Amino acid sequence: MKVLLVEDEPDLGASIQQKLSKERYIVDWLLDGDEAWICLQQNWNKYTLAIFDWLLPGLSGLELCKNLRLRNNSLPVLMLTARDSMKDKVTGLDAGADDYLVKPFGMEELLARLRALQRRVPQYQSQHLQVGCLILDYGNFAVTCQYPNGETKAITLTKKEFHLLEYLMKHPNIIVTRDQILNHLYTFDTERVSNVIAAQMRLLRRKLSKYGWDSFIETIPCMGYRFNSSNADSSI
Amino acid sequence: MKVLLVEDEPDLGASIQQKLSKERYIVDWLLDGDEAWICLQQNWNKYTLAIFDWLLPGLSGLELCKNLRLRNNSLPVLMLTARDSMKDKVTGLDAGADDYLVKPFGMEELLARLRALQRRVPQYQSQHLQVGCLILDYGNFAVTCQYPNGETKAITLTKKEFHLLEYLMKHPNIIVTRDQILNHLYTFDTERVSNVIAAQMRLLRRKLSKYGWDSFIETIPCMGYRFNSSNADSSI
DNA sequence: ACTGAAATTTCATCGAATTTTCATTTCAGC
DNA sequence: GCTGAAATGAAAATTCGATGAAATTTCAGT
Repeated sequence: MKVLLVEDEPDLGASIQQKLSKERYIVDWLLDGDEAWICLQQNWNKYTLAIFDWLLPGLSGLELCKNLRLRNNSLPVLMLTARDSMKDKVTGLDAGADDYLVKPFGMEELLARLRALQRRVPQYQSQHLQVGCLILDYGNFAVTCQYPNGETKAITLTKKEFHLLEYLMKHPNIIVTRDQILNHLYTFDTERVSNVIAAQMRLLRRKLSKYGWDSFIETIPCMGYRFNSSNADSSI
Repeated sequence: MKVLLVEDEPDLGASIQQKLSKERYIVDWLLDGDEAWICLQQNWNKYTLAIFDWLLPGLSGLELCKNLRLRNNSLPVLMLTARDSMKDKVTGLDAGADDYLVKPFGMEELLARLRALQRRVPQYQSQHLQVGCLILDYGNFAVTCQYPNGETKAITLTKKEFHLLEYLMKHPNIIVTRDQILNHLYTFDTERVSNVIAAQMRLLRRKLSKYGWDSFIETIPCMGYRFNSSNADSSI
């Protein structure tokens, strides 16, 4: 279990390295953000975990994290920092960090959080969801489409339309039943015998059809719907 | 994005549900640990995230979490609690929680931590049943065939055709009677003297025959049908 | 709290696809 | 050729989803 620790305070860095080594982690400890970035580039898949301090000489921990995510690296990152304001926490996590620990902290908690991170192996998924040329924009409740010529168009969706499209795009190229959609878009007390889904589907399709994007959504009679990522009607 | 919230304090629960709903989440809120466990068992893959309070009537959040992990369910869990001692945090995280937030907390931090958890959810993979070179694709209600040269072709089936073929493929190389099929595809009150099975069989065979795959299904006079996995007509 | 606009859901109806029935033909074994 | 079982084609019945409009709910701005 190889860990990259980037921490410029010598005492803290040393004690983390020591503690982790006792727990049979192998720790590479760097004191500088720029150095760390060079190291990461040269050893793209060498580490299974990373611990970044926020404030560092050179690149900050925040920037390291962003750089990794921009390049689709899914290395689990734990951010370590004295910044305790809500805003900082949100900034840190939204930069792509998987966890955020405020100094001073207990070693046992650090270890427990690292164990939790390790369990959570799967691939990192970027915040915005892209399937085919359609991109779901979580910030604005909208869909955009990247045309081959680089041009983009956007359509603003309502909350329900957004959820519906999100569910379809999260399960591309497989048939999702009405029941599955109903289960995901509504809380339990909802009637099973309604045709809300059909109605919402109609609203969504009507909006998407403005640019011909509704061709992505196929109805499979008696079964449900399928979002075809590759499909695309020749008009797109 | 469906979230299961288990929180017994009405005020906190309501405000979390409200806040999350305003964002892009659909929140099922339960107030009791036992109820939550029943719900989770019935909806094993329904939720993409879970938020458990530690202290609950019935099963505790900690126990919910352990139960999930024991059964290999990797639903991302955020534990919510007033306990702030190091020991509790470690216990919580080691029970299988992915994150641990101490009350009182800011909604923004909760949201940011949920976003971080959400980035790690694994991609959904649909189930397949392979017998011989035929593969039943549950996600698309289709059959595909892997040709020796690696090429694949697919045929989309209707619901009844799919269930019929599924039943045959689940019992390969043995004779299944019409009665067995009837029992499997229909509810008890169905007429025994009907011709449905033969009719459905014809529809299924007609579709399969497009690529010559109907040769897998053999009629055994006076008995029923047999799906021969290895068979294959030399044309395949 | 009140109001108006927007979002969401319900309702009734229509048309299309699926499924079943039925009458007839084909076929295997004697 | 005779018999019973299965295959077949076409028609009938049924289920399912799309749709427009109306009704209801939500929500922001006063």
